[in-house]
Amino acid sequence: MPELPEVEVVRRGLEKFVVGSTVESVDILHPRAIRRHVPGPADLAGRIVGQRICAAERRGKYLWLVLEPSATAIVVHLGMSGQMLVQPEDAPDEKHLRIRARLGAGTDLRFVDQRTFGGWAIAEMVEVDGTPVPDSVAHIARDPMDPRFDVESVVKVLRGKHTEIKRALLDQTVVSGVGNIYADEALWRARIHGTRLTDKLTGPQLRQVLASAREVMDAALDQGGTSFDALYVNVNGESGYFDRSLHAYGREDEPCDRCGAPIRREKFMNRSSYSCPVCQPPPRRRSPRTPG
DNA sequence: TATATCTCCTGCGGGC
DNA sequence: TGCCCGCAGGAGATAT
Repeated sequence: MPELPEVEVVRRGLEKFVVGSTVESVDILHPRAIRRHVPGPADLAGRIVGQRICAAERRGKYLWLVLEPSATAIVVHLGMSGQMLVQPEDAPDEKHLRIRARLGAGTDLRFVDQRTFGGWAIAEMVEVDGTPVPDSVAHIARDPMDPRFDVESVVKVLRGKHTEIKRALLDQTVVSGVGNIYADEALWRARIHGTRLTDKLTGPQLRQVLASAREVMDAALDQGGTSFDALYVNVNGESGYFDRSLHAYGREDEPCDRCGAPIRREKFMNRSSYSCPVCQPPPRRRSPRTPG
């Protein structure tokens, strides 16, 4: 499942293999892959063809290819299963190929997405807080790997909210790049249960959570990202292997690496949440909206 | 306005 | 063997 480290691996691949290319043609093979581009496939293709890709950038789980001379960008979200593949143009179509951009010199940039949660869209570049970003990404907060990520301002936002810490970590307008896997891992490292309320946590506890998120994502990036199956691969089709280093996510009933207690799986936000019942005690008074 | 929940989608695995 | 159902989950839409 692509989260920030996986998206960064893909961005680096695009930077290496795609930047400098000019788009010769685009085929939209599944309309859902461009559902966020309201004007439709013909408009999207028309705004890409003939443009030169001059940069590959990222914020959180969004990445974008900056186009010249139009000063627009192809904004890409991988969703749950999206892949950006650089392939020879005569390579057979992937089963779930959704978009194909022909880059010339016998090369394709392909968007392959089994579950179709991801997609492409064209956006105008705007400046937000001194940083150029596509307008459709303007609402996304800086991620913990951003050099201008401001821990203290995020702590201030969190302390001003009345919601559960895991819910806040998954809110991309508060801090971006954190998905279900790394939220669980960060909370395990910080020894904090995901249903603890943000306004009940201390400043040091919140800083620890954010630092843990940064640490776990750094570690994942060093190893090429997390992958549980073939759904996540980098631009060359190689899987990451950070899943071997996970301490909480997906480890139901396995002993906690710190205390030996069996990792517990709970339903949270209509998905699974993993934690150690000893290292990460749940709050005494649970939120009335949280079942269990 | 802030927060919570629902919905989209496909493939896999388990149960019958 | 084949059918049905639950599960996985990011983010926008909708509800509270």
